[in-house]
Amino acid sequence: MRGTFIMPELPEVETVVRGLRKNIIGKQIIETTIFHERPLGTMSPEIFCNKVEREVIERVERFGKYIHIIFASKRSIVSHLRMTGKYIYLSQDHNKNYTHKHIRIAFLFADQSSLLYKDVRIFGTIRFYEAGEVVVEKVNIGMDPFSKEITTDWFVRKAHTRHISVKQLLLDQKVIAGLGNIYASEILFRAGVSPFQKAHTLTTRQASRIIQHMRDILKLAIKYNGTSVSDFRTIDDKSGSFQNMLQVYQKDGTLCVQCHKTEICKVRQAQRSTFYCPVCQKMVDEKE
DNA sequence: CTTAACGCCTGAAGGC
DNA sequence: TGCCTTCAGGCGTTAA
Repeated sequence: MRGTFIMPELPEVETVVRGLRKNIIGKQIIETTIFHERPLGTMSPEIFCNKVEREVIERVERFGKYIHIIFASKRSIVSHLRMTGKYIYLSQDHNKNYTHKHIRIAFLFADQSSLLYKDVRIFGTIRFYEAGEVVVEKVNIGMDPFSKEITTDWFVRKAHTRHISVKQLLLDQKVIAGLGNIYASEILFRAGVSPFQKAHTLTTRQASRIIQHMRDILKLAIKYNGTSVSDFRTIDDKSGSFQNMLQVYQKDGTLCVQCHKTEICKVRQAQRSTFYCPVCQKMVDEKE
């Protein structure tokens, strides 16, 4: 099996957001160092630094897998970790002699603490928004998994308009925002739904189980990560131990924990890995 | 409007 | 030992 790595999905992003709230609310940025400008997109490093320096952090929010850092001036930063982005909080600045690898951006606060943005693959983004400016990442963003507006009927109606697999539906951030490849596989396994079933054939019972398991898994994962990362300063590559709860992701070749009769399969589905049990996960609802 | 494919990017791991 | 290839995948872009 390939070595484990943590991919930030909703529970991990939520954990990061909570850690940021604990550590950087009320702090003023006095200096910003750009080691790599790609996360900034089209904004030049000089302009970015000029805009965020002297800003005071008022609150930190999550929408989908995005982190939204809002300043007292109502200007803000929207950040996405993609695959390998991480935030590291340092309670002291070490004279800005940052020893972590792959640091792309460093924020120094007035109290001499620092926030580092690390990203091996540099897929992640940090975008600046003026007060009142339309946040493009929020346009067309899907429902939060815990939103009361997500009902079984709503999900079935939404699914029935789509000619894609239910796995791909769960990954579509315009429908439900926050699920990634790991949790999509895990949710479908626990719901007993085949990842290959077409969204427009989803039954009410299947939709109900998917929504219920989605919320249960995400809630548990948030709780789990929250306890393992009680102090944000300890966030590093080893933090987050939700992989211990995984039942199918990267479990190909091992016996299914539910039926104990067959091995978990791995297939390539829409350029991504999908893990599933061919016995427990059915194309149509045959259980009830 | 929809769906599908590609590129971005680096390091770990496997093959020979 | 060391070089080469494959794989990991979220999402913006482009094409159909």
